[in-house]
Amino acid sequence: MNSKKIDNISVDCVVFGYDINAKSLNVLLIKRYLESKTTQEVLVNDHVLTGYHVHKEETLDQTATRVLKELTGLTDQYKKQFKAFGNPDRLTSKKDLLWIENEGFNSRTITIAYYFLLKTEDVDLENNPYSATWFPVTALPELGFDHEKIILEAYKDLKVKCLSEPIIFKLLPDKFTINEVQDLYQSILGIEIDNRNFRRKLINKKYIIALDEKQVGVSKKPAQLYMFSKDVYDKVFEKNYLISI
Amino acid sequence: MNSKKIDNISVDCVVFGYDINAKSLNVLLIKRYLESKTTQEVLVNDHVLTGYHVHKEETLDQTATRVLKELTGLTDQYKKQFKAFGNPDRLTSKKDLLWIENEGFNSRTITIAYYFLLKTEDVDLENNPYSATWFPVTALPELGFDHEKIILEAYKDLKVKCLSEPIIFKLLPDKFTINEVQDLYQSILGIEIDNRNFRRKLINKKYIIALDEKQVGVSKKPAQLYMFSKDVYDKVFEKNYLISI
DNA sequence: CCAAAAGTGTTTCTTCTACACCCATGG
DNA sequence: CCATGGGTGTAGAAGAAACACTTTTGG
Repeated sequence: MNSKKIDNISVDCVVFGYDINAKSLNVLLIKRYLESKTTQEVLVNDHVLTGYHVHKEETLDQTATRVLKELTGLTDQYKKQFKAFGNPDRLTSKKDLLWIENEGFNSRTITIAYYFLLKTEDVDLENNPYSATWFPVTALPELGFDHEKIILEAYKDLKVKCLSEPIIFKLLPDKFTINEVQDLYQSILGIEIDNRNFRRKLINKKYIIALDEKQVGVSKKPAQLYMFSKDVYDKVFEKNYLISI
Repeated sequence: MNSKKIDNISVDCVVFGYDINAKSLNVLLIKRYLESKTTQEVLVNDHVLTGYHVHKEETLDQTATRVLKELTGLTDQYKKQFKAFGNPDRLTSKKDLLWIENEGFNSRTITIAYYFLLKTEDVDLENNPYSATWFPVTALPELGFDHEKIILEAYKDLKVKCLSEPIIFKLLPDKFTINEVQDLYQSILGIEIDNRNFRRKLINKKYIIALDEKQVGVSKKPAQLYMFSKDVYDKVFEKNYLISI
């Protein structure tokens, strides 16, 4: 056991990855498997988020960053702390108790949940130490602990946030087409968007910059590539106080 | 010491109260005072939020509710968990350490912060066990721990949220005038709003219901009273997917 | 030449904004 | 009768929504 860790406080990470080819918003999960040492009966066989206990000398943000790095090797990804989960019964289902007993941690653990936004293609799953796998957020497998709840809350927050902040571009490559942005919005929100209206709207933004480049290697008309400029966005940005209740 | 409590996890409550007469959005704070037993030197003299450790058998929401009740006697007020604060140095200023030593709690405490929305007039400060006082959110006194940061984050969240959800009415009496709503928005957001446009907008909402009543006891033209109907709101409500980035 | 996706315009409707004066009431 | 805040209307601009066909490219 690691003496640096605070044994009743953890950080759990919902890693959202967008698969631009499959047009699918995915969540990265690890398998949880346990069988009885005596009877070989399968006791636990499901999936969970990655998380880890907070260390005594680190901030919550640092814990989240550390967890992501261990899971994916990635650093500097967009992250957001979105909620703490601390119900006394959150880890008390039968299989969770078995698991906890086996791993030796505190069943009254409060977790601070974060989500990350990145691209599935940036994660190398081949050599992943946790055998992590992507699952579409709309087709989650059986989940341990209260992790389904955590994922759904993260997803809810993401849906709201992507309407008012340009976080969508964290899920896309640096160079993207307008239709890719539209596909992504449609994936996240589960809605259909009119292509003409959407294009006009996006192209008119000063911080959506047309590049001198087109797609290559596609077997159809190659689309114009664009980039998002955070600098321009920050300059242009002005708080609007539109009350829409 | 209370054996029920989890000694490194607390809930802190930012209690927002709107003073409809002063048109002021306030925060309820308690005084923190400590002098040296030997020299009578004042060691700590500032204000803090109320908070308390989470009990082993309660949810975070229950802790928040309990804290509010002890502070104000009120139950059933709107509350929102908005962020966890857990930096290792959040309680390590000189005076905070003195205080912690005196009170005997863990300096590596993580706090789950909530805010409440209510009316100042609903709180009886005369007989308050903590000698709590209201301070305008724009004129906070010196604050202990990281509580200034917590309040400002709560305020930021409130500003965003009041634009998209009808939580504003939690800060107003059941019967209110249109101008009172406008004053409240102006207080919270720190902006000026055109009265004619605002009136039109609000009165057109189906869930803003004109009552058969006018103000009484005012020395001017008494204003029409309205109420907010949550039932109608919930029926009328439809998610809009307006992308405004 | 064909399949596939990129790209393009116009009209209608709603909503936001700007703006200044009269009115009703209690004292 | 006066001070105070309550209440009202219109026109212009901007943005959202609805809607279907042509163009370009690689194979």
